[in-house]
Amino acid sequence: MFDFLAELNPEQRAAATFEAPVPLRIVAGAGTGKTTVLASRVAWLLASGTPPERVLLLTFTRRAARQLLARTETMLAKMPTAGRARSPGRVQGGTFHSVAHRTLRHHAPRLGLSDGFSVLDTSDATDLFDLVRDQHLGAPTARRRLPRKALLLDLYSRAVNTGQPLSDVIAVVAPWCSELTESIAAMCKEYVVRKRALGLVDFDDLLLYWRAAALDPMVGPQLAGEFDHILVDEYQDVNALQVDVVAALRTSDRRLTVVGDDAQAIYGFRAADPAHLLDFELAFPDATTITLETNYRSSPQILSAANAVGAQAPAGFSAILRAAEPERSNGNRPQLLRCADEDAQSNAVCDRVLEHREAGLRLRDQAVLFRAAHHSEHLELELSRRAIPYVKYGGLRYLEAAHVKDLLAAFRLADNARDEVSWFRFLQLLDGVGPATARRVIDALALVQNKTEADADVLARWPDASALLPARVRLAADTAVSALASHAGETVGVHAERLRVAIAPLIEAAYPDAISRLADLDVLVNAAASCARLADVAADYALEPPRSTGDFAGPPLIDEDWLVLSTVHSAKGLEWDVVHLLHAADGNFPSDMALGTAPSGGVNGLEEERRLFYVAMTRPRRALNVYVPLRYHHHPRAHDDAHSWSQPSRFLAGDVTHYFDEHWTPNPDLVLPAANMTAVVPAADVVAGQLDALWA
DNA sequence: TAATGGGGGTTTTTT
DNA sequence: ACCCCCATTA
Repeated sequence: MFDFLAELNPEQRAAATFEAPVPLRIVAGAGTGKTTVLASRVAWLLASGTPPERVLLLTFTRRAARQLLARTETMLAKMPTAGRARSPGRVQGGTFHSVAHRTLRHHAPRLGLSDGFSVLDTSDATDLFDLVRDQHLGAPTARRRLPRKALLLDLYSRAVNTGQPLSDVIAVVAPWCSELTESIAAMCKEYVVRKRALGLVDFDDLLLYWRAAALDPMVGPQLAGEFDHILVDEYQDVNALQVDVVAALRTSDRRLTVVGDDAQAIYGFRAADPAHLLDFELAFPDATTITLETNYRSSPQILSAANAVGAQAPAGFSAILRAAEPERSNGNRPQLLRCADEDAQSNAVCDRVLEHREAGLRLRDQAVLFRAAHHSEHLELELSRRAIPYVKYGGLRYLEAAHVKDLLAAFRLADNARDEVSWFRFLQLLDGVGPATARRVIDALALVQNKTEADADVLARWPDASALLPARVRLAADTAVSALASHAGETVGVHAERLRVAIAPLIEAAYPDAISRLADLDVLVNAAASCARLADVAADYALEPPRSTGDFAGPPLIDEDWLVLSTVHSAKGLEWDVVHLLHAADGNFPSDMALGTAPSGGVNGLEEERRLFYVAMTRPRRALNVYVPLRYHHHPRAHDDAHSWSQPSRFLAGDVTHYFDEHWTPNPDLVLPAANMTAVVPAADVVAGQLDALWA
């Protein structure tokens, strides 16, 4: 018996040491030790002699993979090495997308992909849609405004991921665009053609190509044969495409482990479907199931409240959990804090956070969670005012890193001279070059003149293209472009440094605050040193972008303390001692956006919001504070004052309220809108006096 | 042709 | 507040 198994309960141990060569499904509710079991299982596999590199671990984020493997290492470190395979390899781990990327790099030519293909992140893909869109603006059909570029990509991606016809997707997601369906379809078609011709691969393509490879009679068995064991975490959030890949890789060897909790399925908008977990036997009839339902994380008071929310789901809720230690009642009841408005909410959160810190809890043991990234903006101002350090996860932040994307564009061009998106970005870095000039230069390069021609042939046309640039930037552009070609025998790191030197002057000229940006470029050059090719640096960045400003260069000081702010989506799988949940008001949570026009329809949209709420409630170990501002602004970013008097989230209605202690904060007298309106204040006189004083 | 400013429209979650 | 479109300016 191995040490690390001794701490598991019987079900957990059975899951960790499951031996039959058939698929295993572990249905594991929130806080039931899912991560421990998965890490134990990997440790057990390795301890029993499976070579590490023959284990594939698919997780939802790369961070999850790292955490899991770190725990596996800790478990194994305490053990004698007898029985372990003497292998220098490492467990293969990562997200579906990152493993797909590695696979495609390895087999690119066999899959009909160009060798140095570029991976587009969301902003690159929207840029490409922008290029396509520009062409359509002149078209006769476009009397009306075309949808914005981000919406075009969204429509495209949903159609690809769900397999639904574009017209259906438009009808559900963006009904106001229905009249433009034909134009949109034409643009999607053009987008696909462009990607192929230019050697570009977007997130969806990574999965599509991987599936095609896994199903291919020649390549597929080879890919499948690389692994003895495949383990998939968060299986409730996989989509049909991902299931196809897993199934294709396990046609002969059946050793597959999937772990998930359908009560925590929150990625329906990405075409994920918990049915893949629930109906696992349909795809894998020989499967065995082990269920974990004892919650070791949360206090019984918190757990009961979360269960009560789940119990209100009309179709039932599979993860009604029992507390591990019901006799331990030292936990506090969840708190429901009603606030006058966002100001009051931000103040209340700060006060409570500091209270907990006074009581000896680090900031890092607390988290503030919210439905939408912008929900924390007001709080962030207050945190800054009070000098409370924080790191925010979730939301899109790529715009902050324009200079990073500039150098990455150069890296991508070095591997793929036909990358039109990167050319467009690079050329506009030059002073006096806008969309029109960039367009002409790119036309002169004739990127897709002949699909089989080499990068060198494209670059051979550069002198002609360069002539179209304003004279004063021509030299700088020539220098940068000449740095694209790699020198014989040069390492990737050296090439990266050469590109940095060539691009840095352009970035310095383009951004007013360039000095602080240049350090970020060194981070990229360092990353390049450990990559097989420059395009990989850009792909890594696309597949795992920095999650916060502090994340890029790493936390400034190791032992500094900070509060975590996160969307509920980004908080999946994590836990803290104390959780503050913001904006638990109907309209914000559940989000109005999710109810009417969700991809999977109104009812499903509501149920997904309910599961999201449940995910948030099951993050804390010891204390849960839920905040309900009475008044909130409709347009958080607009200058107008449009607001609503809000109701608490419908998930907090009925029976659920019995599980909460309810407070007004800070003071109920200040809250009621009409209460103070009767007092007459001589405001006109006061203002007049103040103004007069100015001219005195 | 690039840069700039006004006006109108939209507004979630992420690999 | 951001994006998009159009008109004006240098």
